[in-house]
Amino acid sequence: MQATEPLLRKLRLSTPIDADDVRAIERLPITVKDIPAHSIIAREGERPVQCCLLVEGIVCRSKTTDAGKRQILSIHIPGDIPDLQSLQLHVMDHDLTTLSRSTAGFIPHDALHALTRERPLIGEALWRETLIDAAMFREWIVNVGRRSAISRLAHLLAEIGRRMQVMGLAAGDRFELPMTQIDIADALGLTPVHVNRVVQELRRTGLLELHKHVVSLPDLPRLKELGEFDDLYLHQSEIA
Amino acid sequence: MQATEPLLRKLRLSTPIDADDVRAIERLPITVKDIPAHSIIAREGERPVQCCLLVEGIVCRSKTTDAGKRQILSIHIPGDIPDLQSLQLHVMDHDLTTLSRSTAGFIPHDALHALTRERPLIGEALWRETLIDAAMFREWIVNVGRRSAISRLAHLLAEIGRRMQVMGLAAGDRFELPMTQIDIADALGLTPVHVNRVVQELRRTGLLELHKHVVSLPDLPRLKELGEFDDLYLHQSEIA
DNA sequence: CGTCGGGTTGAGGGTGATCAAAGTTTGTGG
DNA sequence: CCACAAACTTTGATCACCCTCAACCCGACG
Repeated sequence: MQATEPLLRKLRLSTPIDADDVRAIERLPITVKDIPAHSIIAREGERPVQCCLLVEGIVCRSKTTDAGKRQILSIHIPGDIPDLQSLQLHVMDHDLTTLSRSTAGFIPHDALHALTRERPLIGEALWRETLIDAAMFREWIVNVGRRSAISRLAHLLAEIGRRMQVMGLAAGDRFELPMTQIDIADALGLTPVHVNRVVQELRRTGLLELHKHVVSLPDLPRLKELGEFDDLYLHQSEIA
Repeated sequence: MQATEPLLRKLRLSTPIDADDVRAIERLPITVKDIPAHSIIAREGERPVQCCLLVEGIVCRSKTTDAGKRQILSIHIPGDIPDLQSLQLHVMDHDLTTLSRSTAGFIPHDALHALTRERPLIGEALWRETLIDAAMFREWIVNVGRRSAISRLAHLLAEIGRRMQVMGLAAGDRFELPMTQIDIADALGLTPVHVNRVVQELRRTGLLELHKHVVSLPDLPRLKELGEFDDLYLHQSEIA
């Protein structure tokens, strides 16, 4: 698979990409690497000189408090460039870590700056991607700030499911989610013990099947309702 | 005061602005308005055709859950353009509301698009501002997700104080913060009752004076420590 | 002078944390 | 392919932080 394929798919959701754009993106000098699970791609305080285009696997952004508690800020799936902000913000203010074994393409900042200069519409498309990131952060704030544990989990699952589906990474109501319950706890601002209890509650009510990191959401409407999930904030149809 | 003055001050923090840039910005067609406290500037679901440059006062972005709970996502001070994302994301995914009587300049999207096209460096500077917004959202997630009530409040006060100071809106350790304890509760994901108790706790320990919406932070080092506040994420010196 | 929004105080309750331990799966090396 | 260790999941008991409900106070403002 071309490393740029998921990216192109994602950009096309929100931007009309023409043949020249595609060529310019495919001409980017990308270094593809396989990365083991639980590896740090970029660390808080670093000054990256490249961006990371996720091609396969799952990565997350996170911060760790002085007390040693981790908070996951976002989950990223293939097609995402989770450190795109480093093009304009020179110091990482959080960590970027793989959750599963992943494949990523690394693109030098130089090349991306040149791309945005030559093809301003791609520049705007990339800007838009970072703005959608910000929109997801906003919803994430609501999730940890104002929802009960069970709603938080329902919302997280609905969001990831929706994003997977749009990227063609879900088969029906089923997708792979290589996160441990510890990871989920860090995403939701809960403890792993309580996540476990909530997972069981969702299972018991027939809203979730979860086995060996494969998720299936048999009753999506009820799950979305429980998680108050409305995909408006994902801005998946920004054209026009 | 020129409506663009706080904006220019803010942009200069992160971008070298030349005389032509200043002229281009000052030539923007801006409609200045006074807005009463607790008025909605833009509502979730709307499709704005202009951006709001805050000149005086305090506004916030917020979402309201199905259960009617409000979560404040960010606090904005003069110089901010809190709906700058609407340039690229056409539908508002949250509300924008004044917390105090405010003065704002409204700038048509057309004019801003033209500006970013003619002066790409300003375009990048605006992109950068939205990325700093995103960085603040990330820290906000950590605040509501992983910190105790008292740390959350300490962090919020330290953040706003720092931003006020940089914009020349603080006199020493003192600044105006026209938020009720209800607003603060909605920012921190707490109830007003509990915010009140935590405010008193901060007062008792000599970390906070708060009277008639004037805040003073007599022991900033201890406050920052309590709130785990490190201003890295504000990216206030992005030059080079 | 009365009303209203906001601040303060108190009592009781519940969601989710903490602590601890047992069970299960995963991964690794022999 | 098995043995073992490590990581993760599950369960139970107890605890605490923060919520809920309710009442009262206070100052601003009509």
